[in-house]
Amino acid sequence: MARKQGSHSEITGPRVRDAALRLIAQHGFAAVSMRQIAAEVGVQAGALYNYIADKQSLLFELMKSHMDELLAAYGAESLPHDPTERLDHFTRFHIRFHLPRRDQVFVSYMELRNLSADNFARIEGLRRQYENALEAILRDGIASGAFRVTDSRIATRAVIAMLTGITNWYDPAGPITQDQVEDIYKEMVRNSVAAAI
Amino acid sequence: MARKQGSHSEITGPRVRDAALRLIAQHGFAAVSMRQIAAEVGVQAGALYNYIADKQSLLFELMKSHMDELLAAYGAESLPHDPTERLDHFTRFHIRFHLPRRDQVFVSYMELRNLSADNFARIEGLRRQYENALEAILRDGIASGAFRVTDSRIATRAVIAMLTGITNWYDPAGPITQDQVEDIYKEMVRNSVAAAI
DNA sequence: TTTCCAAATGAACACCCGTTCAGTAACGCT
DNA sequence: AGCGTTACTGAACGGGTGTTCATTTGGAAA
Repeated sequence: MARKQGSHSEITGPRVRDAALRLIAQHGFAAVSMRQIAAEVGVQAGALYNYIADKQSLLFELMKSHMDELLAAYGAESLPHDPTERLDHFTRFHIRFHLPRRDQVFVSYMELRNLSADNFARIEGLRRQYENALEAILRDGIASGAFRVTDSRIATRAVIAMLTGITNWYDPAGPITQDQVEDIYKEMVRNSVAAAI
Repeated sequence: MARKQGSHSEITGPRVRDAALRLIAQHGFAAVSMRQIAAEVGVQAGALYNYIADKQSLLFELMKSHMDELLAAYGAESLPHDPTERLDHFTRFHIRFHLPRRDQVFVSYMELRNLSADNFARIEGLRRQYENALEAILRDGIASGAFRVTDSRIATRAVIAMLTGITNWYDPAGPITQDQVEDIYKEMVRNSVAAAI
């Protein structure tokens, strides 16, 4: 037996990445074997190597493409000029982008230590780029007097930790809509950095 | 060869847990082998089973004892009555407890998915207990008019995510002292839930 | 000094790991 | 219809996995 009916590279490739993402998010990178991924795709383990160089590259590409999509998506947004509005917009954007991507978020935040040193540095660079976008908002708001924070870098991390934490508990089937989550966090984020009135 | 000079159960036991904690925090539970842990302790893999039932129990006990210590430590604190002061106190306590325990925090937040269903439920119960302590503060503050949040449970999670995120970037050898971190976060946490003035 | 036992060893168990590769079947193209 | 390419199989590679257990040792108690 060799190639099955109607199977093509353009179909199997993405299926490999999808299965890997779901399994890694669920069990962790080290706990998932190539044979498990292959079984999920309906293929033998050896066939995976038509689509990936090795297991490490697979993980890196999953994380890289997540960060690329994130940066591209934010880059495509048209940003309000006013710092407070821009912060509100960032909060909404972050939630809207991340909530439907639970598996990507899980993998991207939990599997950093399984990246090789080189790959880690590249992912970290992309993450830094995204953080810089938020930090620029905070700096503008500080300059305009709208915000008051002691350290813009720390505030950036605090806000992102707060927002990204949502993926750990939010249940799309639960009683709270995504819009409500956005409104609630918009308020809390804004208050956390706003200058006292 | 069997027992080495001067080695005793009361010494080896904790050394096993210490080595396991450090290695698991660094590489992840699934990526660390019993032989690696044993090598770190200076012992053969079989000897570990004098101190642990199996690998799963080892992980569970590491996480359980972290949560037990956390709850005991918070229980031993004397809490201010005023909600705002109690929230400030919580922020300081959380940072002081968690910052010197990087490995425990890493393991406790990243390896939940490697727990068996039973063990997961028990750890989750303990975590919930801790979250309830914060939620009680927020509820009191809402009742007194000091805080204004839409959903006390969500605010609880937001605050804890914000605070626990510190362990991901804080460098004890860096320029920022732990006291400064406490002050900065005390302010941000308070603002994030405070009623507008 | 002898006895006894806790605390280790080291080999073995059955199995799983990532990765490679010769062989083969199904497809698109001529 | 025949050919070449693509996509896959299945076996094999060397090595690692968690766990068990008979055996051996060091040290304390008698």
